[in-house]
Amino acid sequence: MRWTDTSRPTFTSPVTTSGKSAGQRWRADAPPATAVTVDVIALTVRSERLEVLLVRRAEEPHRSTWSLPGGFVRPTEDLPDAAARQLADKAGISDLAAHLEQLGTYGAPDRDPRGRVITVAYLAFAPACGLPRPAHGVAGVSWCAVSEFGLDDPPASRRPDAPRLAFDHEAILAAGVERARAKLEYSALGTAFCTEPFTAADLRRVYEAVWAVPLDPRNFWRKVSSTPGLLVPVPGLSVPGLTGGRPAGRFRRGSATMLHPPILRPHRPDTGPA
Amino acid sequence: MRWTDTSRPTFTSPVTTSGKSAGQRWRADAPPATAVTVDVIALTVRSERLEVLLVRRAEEPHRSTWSLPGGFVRPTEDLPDAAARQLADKAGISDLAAHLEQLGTYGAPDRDPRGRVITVAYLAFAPACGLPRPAHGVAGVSWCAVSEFGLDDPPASRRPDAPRLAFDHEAILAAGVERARAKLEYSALGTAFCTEPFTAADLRRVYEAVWAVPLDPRNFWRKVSSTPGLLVPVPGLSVPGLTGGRPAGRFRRGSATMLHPPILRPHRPDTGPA
DNA sequence: ATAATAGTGTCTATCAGACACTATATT
DNA sequence: AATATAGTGTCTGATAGACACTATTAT
Repeated sequence: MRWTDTSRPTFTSPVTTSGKSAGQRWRADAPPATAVTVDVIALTVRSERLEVLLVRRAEEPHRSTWSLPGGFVRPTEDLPDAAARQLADKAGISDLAAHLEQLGTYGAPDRDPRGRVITVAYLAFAPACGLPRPAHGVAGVSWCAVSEFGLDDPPASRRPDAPRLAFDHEAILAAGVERARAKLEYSALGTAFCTEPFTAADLRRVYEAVWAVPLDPRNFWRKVSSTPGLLVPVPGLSVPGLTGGRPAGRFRRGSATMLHPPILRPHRPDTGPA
Repeated sequence: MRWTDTSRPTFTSPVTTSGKSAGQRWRADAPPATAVTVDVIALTVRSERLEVLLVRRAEEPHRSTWSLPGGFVRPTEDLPDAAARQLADKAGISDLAAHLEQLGTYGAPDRDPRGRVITVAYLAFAPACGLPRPAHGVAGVSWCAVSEFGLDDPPASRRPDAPRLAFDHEAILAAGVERARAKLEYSALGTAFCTEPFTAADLRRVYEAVWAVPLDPRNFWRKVSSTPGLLVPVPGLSVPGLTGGRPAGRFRRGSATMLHPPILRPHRPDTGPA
């Protein structure tokens, strides 16, 4: 949360924004000014686990607690640009094929003890990449398995030793994971987690990691291979792993963005009373 | 956009927020302050049309242009509370069974000529109600048919005389309408547009108005009546309209929030090249 | 009677899920 | 040979959409 960029350290407000003509200025009933930040939930799938990019805070409050990377929006910077900048600054993820979308905005008056902070959360899907470079202003940066936080468990049955995130970042992370799970159903964004070229099994492992459920490889293959525009064959075959097996066909992302029909999560049959 | 509430006219910032102990204050690299507003896309279905609540601006910029109701977030006010307050202030919609959810946040640096404004857009679903009372600070308030704005048409084929909305409110409205359309598929929120008790045909007309497509009354009846927890029968029958017809059963909203299985929009078969 | 609306039953095409079976790699 | 992974074919149950048919009202 510490603002590591010092290019605009001075306090600015809409009231004092310069160069506006009469009739395009705020009236005497000027707006209350608020700090606006972006936080990024950067998700990836590595070694068949869903992982999130976290930074360890170097400052109070919540010093040395893990938190989502984020920071202040610059006065002339668009929100998606601010989110992309956080990704680049904190983890060196820059011009990858990373998908970035707005998740939601968090503005409870007491969510930051230092004062009113409105945070626009962005969700990023990235293929597995090397460890992020350490960034200035944070005590550490790491990809962490989302399952560590027990987001799927009811609060009562949470392990008491589960790691905690700073501020309301656990709620933000939970919303991001749920959004990611839903997006895989009806969009082609699962492929955003894969490094090209990839196999159908690579994509299936993405779905299995994000949804945390096993999928039937044969039915999954039939679905993704029959969805027009999802997968584009690439010449050549994959090399089998250590345990053998027939080499798989290789693909790159197609032009499809939405899936018709969707690839639906298996859902609990019916949560009715006994 | 004019701030009609004068209870906090003074300029405040996170830096000067009082009563914080050392270690819980902003550092020297203080955050840039920004104006934060909420805008509300309040949708309803009246006379089989999807309508949105709009206010006519009384001030520059965009004086006398229609816009979404909105205003500044108070320093100690949560975002959903601010959205509900806008609904109450501008249209007298207060303790109705209105559904309210966050839609997205709009923060392009040039979206307001007066300076940087971050707007959190909220989406509200309300049953048809009387005309909104006139509010202070606006030149008028009205329910307007969403179809007037030609949001579904490609920009090239838009009627040149179509009404325009202030700022980027057309894009926000389009996003709200699309969200509403998607929500009807997999959630029970279509009933939020109905005044209880309602008939299956009432609910069907909601779907037809929001999706702007005709639906088969018989298949629709089978779906909604077989979805557990969606409709709770209420004793008595509806009175047929002027054209006769068998009286319909009456219902109130059930406990279901999500629909399993969903009620899917009919979709264009395949947008392939000729 | 005719038209209009409510509600039921049935048929068909499609799809999800289960799984037998073949193909090609590893050890 | 045994095992593992890739890919194909087939069956079953659930569902969407089309639509014939009955029920109850208004004119």
